[in-house]
Amino acid sequence: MMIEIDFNSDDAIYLQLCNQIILGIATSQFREGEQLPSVRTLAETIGINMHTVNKAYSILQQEGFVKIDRRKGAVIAVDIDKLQALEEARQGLEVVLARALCKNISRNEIHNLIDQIYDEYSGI
Amino acid sequence: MMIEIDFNSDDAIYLQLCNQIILGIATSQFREGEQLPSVRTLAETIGINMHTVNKAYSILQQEGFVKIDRRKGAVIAVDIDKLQALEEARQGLEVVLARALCKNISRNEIHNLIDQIYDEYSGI
DNA sequence: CCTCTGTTATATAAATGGTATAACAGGGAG
DNA sequence: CTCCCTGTTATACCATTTATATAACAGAGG
Repeated sequence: MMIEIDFNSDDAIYLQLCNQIILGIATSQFREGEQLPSVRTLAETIGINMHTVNKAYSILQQEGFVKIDRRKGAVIAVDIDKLQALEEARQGLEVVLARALCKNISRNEIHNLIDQIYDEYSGI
Repeated sequence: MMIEIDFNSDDAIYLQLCNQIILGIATSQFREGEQLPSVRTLAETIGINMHTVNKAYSILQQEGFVKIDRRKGAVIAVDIDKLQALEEARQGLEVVLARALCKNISRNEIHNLIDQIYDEYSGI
């Protein structure tokens, strides 16, 4: 999977890395059990520092998207804690929806966006 | 409206301020034309620095939620740019949904969350 | 004139983000 | 066993961001 970093983004590099990899898992470009590149090789291919990649991997591990094995490196291993995931989704949605509601975006428009994105991710 | 800051949060104070005020607008606790407290008084009531409030107000102005008048201070004035708002909502949703999809949260569960939050905000 | 508003300018301290090296420990492969 | 790969840990350094602290300025209104 191609990982792209926008060096002009407001988001920190390690955050972009996390998001891209989570997106990769959501779109099945990364599959359960698959190995991610080692911190050193990914750092080199992107052109960033090893520790920046390491930070991203550590966060992904903490959030339950990968497991880190000293032998094989980071391996996709999604830990499903449904209740916690729902709570986090809710918190994320609350922020987005407050902004949307202020800007007169209707409930239906949001539902449509959800469907579009889900279709996109599920690879219709 | 009561504004609460969590000083132990990962989010910066000025960001929490922005989100709280946007939430206030979404829930009609702040109405179009209403004046926000002056940067000095809000800073004092919360117990933070004037410049932190000022930063939040400036961002809210830039994002089109308030207008700043040298005489009256910050006044709720939502600027509706539907296309841009939709694009921003989409980007916010993409991040949340990627995480949700990884954690096996179904499309329907998301739609339900959306309805819950919208009901909450619309003050059912 | 006094007081309220936001604005601007400095200065400082702490935390964060990113880079740069280096060394360590465990496991696999020759 | 030795070499090389993995992640881990520890330093150090620098730029940026976050937040605070003062201070002074300019416009508007009573």
